Amino acid sequence: MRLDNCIFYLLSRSARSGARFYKKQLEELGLTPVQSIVLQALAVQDGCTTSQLGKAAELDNATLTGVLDRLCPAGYLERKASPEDRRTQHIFLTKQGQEVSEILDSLTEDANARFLAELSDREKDDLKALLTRL
Amino acid sequence: MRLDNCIFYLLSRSARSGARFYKKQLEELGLTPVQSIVLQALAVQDGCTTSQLGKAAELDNATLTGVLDRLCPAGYLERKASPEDRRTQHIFLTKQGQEVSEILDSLTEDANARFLAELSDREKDDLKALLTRL
DNA sequence: TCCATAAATTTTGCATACAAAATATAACGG
DNA sequence: CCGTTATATTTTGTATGCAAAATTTATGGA
Repeated sequence: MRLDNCIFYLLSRSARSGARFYKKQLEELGLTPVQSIVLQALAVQDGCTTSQLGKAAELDNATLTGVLDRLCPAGYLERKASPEDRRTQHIFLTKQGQEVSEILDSLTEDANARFLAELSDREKDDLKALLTRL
Repeated sequence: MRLDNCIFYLLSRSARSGARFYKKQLEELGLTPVQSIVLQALAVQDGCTTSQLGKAAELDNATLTGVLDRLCPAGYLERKASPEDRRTQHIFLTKQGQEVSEILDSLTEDANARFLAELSDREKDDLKALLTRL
């Protein structure tokens, strides 16, 4: 089986290509692609628990812990213990986090358009629909 | 912009999903997805240089160094200095490496079929063609 | 030959990924 | 109330991924 017919290889390659591209757009903000995703996921459910955020961003909890460990001291968000369940952390965007998440929103929309510039609207939709089914 | 409309998020998510799936299939062999890709890439150009292998597998040289560092002592391949250029390493599959690369070939074909089972042949082709263009 | 520049590879440092173990706390049955 | 089991999160260990620096060797020109 040739590599360029292997879905695992193709997905890995495209994802890395996309991450490199997106990372460059994020450079001026000093954020990584994953950090950007987490901040945007948090913007739509501010104050959710770590686990809920992990589900929303489809990130492993162990991985998320590390991402939050870096975003917290950077001033983008805060962890607060839950009043009902002391095992649980609630994550809140700071003012700075809210501001940057709005910037990220338009920056990401822009980066998407440029990364997919060579595809027709139909092809973009097809690709996204197919990826969603995997 | 919603996450499920962001190509960087979709690609990352699908690639990780695929890697998890593929990794499980590789578990009995004690190999990782990237190691499997490298062994299969090497099988079609045994004896190539590190850089050539990196291009074939679309892997950064720095990353490849680490992958080879683990595959060498595991007995799957050997590094040999080039007689013409002492900067260059040529990579060769060992007998064990050749055997496992053949197993990987059918295992990977199988894993591909199962991972994409819910897609029609047409959809599989479309997806691969689109990913190749990114 | 000597130097400057280029090329191949490795090293270093940091950020995901994720399985497995550890920790802390809840919740439940007896 | 106690012990068992379940849940939320963090920690640990290993493997990518990649930018930037370091190392080694080639190569071209003065």
